[in-house]
Amino acid sequence: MPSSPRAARRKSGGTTLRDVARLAGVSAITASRALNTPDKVSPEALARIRAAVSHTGYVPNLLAGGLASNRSRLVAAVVPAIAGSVFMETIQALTDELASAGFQLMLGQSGYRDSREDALLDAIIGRRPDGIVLTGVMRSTEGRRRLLASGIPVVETWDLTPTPIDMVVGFSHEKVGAQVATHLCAIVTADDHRAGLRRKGFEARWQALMARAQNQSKAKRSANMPGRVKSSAASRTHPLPVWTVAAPSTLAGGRAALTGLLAQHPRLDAVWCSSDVLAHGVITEAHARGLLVPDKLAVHGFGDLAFAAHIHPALTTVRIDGTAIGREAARCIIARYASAGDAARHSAPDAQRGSVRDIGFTIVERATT
Amino acid sequence: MPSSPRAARRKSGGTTLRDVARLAGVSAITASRALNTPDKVSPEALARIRAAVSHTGYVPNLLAGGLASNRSRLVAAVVPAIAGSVFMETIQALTDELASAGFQLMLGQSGYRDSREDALLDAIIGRRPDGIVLTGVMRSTEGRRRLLASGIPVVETWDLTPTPIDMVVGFSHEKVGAQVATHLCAIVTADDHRAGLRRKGFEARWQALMARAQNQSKAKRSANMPGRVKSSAASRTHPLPVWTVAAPSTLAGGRAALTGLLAQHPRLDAVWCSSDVLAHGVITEAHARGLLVPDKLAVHGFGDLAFAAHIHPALTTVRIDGTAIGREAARCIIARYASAGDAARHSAPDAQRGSVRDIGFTIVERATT
DNA sequence: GCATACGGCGTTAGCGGTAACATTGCCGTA
DNA sequence: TACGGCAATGTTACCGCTAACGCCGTATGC
Repeated sequence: MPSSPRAARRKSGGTTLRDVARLAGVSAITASRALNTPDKVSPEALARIRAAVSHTGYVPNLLAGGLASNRSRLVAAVVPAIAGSVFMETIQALTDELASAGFQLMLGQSGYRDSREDALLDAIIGRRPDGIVLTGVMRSTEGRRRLLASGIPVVETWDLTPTPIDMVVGFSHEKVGAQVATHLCAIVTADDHRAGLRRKGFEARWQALMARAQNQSKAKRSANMPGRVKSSAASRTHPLPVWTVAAPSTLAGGRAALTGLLAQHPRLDAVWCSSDVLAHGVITEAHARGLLVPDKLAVHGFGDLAFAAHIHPALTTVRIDGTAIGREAARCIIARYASAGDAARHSAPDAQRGSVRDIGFTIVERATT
Repeated sequence: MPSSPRAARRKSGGTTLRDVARLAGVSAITASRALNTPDKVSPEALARIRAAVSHTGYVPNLLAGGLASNRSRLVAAVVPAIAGSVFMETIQALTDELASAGFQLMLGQSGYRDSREDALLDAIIGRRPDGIVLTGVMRSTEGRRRLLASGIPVVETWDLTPTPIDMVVGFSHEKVGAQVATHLCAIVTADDHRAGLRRKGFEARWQALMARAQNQSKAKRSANMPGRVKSSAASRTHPLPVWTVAAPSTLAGGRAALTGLLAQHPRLDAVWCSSDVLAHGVITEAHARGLLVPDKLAVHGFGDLAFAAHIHPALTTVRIDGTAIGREAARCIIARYASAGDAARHSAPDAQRGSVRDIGFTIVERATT
């Protein structure tokens, strides 16, 4: 019979559910139900519990709740970088949509190099989020394996991979490239994976167009090349001029790119940039050189960022509905929990697991082409 | 004597610390120490435990850990909006700095209206974060009271309030306004609190300058007004022309603002904008009207956003080191936990509680003034 | 030689909730 | 009247981890 039966563990000090329950004259579980499933509690008890809550300023400990219920009400999002990223709108929409369903967003930065990816995954999976949204990242097979093993719903966004970890919301970068290829004949691109896919689509289509052009009579050539393809490009069989800049894309990077491209290809007359920011840089540099846009140089961007419509001349670009991506990604996760309660999420129905949503893209023709 | 002694609670299924400990032939607590304080465990045990961890792919459940240790290793940041916000750099730096100290960032959006603030606070405080960083928000006294009551370290940023909740990292908006006021004579401002403070500082200084100018002889007037103050403004006693736009600031808002201001003040020749985005809009609109910048219209921005140096003509603006703010805010929180371990944080030493860091600002003179 | 200190590890008892089952009282119905 | 069903609430046993303390064996001091 120990006289000092071991010092009680220091409590965190705050009000707990038991305090509230005692005050309301009910058991802890009834108070719990009053907060989570109010319609399972009698109106009188509910009123007393609510009064006790507001009297004490009680805020439920979601760590404890998450541990007990195996639902953290937390969703993790991974972006390569936060500042100046195209994913902002997506994150914004994600946050909004998730908040209204009671989820909180946890943000992780993978960086443009894969170095910290492993530690980030530990930090994320360790918090047992109810969902993970990936934006333009997680190329490593090890990372994909760990995500899959964790059993957490995963949404990959901003791409349509043929082999998704779980769910995908995005668009085809190759199709974007292919469609833009009918207009232009040089590329400034960041060295990231998705920009590479767009370039691939562009090159494939471009080579096909070149071949077709050469098989036709010279008289018909101009009629066959829709839009703005300059004869100087169409008549050559040179490889596509490409200038690669290191991520992240900056305005200065775009200026340097045009300088570099012009040094190699003085007769350059049209450029597609992997980001509006780069395009802005290219236009700025063209201005500085007295090169008229679009008369002497056509410029095409990607992203339709806020400034694209308002710079002078207004930028022709590819519009991706980042808000729709974020919204849809959130709904994918929310749907997992809505359908058939808890059981559904580790063995999701076919309609959800492996689901792919193509949100498409739009080419916005403005004044730079 | 119940024959079926109550169904075992469904486990989450994953590997637990106990599994790892059993595999390594030690107790759970030793495995816990091996992961958290490796130098308190013998090298042999450590090796066996590490082997067991990598063999099982064990990822510690930080929800459980946080509950037991009262340390969530989570820091919450609140921003008014994510997309297109000046706080991006701050969030980026915050994430980076926190990640290297083992904290994860949780992002909350307060919105420009205070409606959801209460629910957001519940969501944040309920997760018992180890720190909360506020960027340009939380004006309600009720919210401030709740934060204070929670006992969580709070850092307010992007301002220097005279009555901080806890710690502050920022700069004086009034000083910014006062300094810019020596140059200019009209304002385009968003309707947010901090922009209002800058305007207040601007108006105070501007009125003082006006009064001084009128007390002096007309001959000396131009010599007394430093920089670019147009005589047309200096000779009047009209109230300061102000145009207010609703948050968030957009390029289109800036264009509309100039249109509106010119309608009221056709001889307007200098404008200060509460954001570079608005300034960009004003310049764009001026271009469209054939109004030369800076000859016919001087424009001054705020924020030194990425594009400011690269638009044409390059924008004169106020540079705030958002990265420094994020970094310092993170360090404030990290320091709370570094000093004297746990005990320190609810009764922080004077040097920390109530600490105010002024990171200042710089006026970057470019081509628009 | 014995008290003391300390490194390494284990036992116990929670942290603050919720899942699963148990209990109670009331109603409608055969 | 007996019984099934249902609504409201309670009891118990955890979720997975760590704080606090205890025990043991060896090194150290006097």
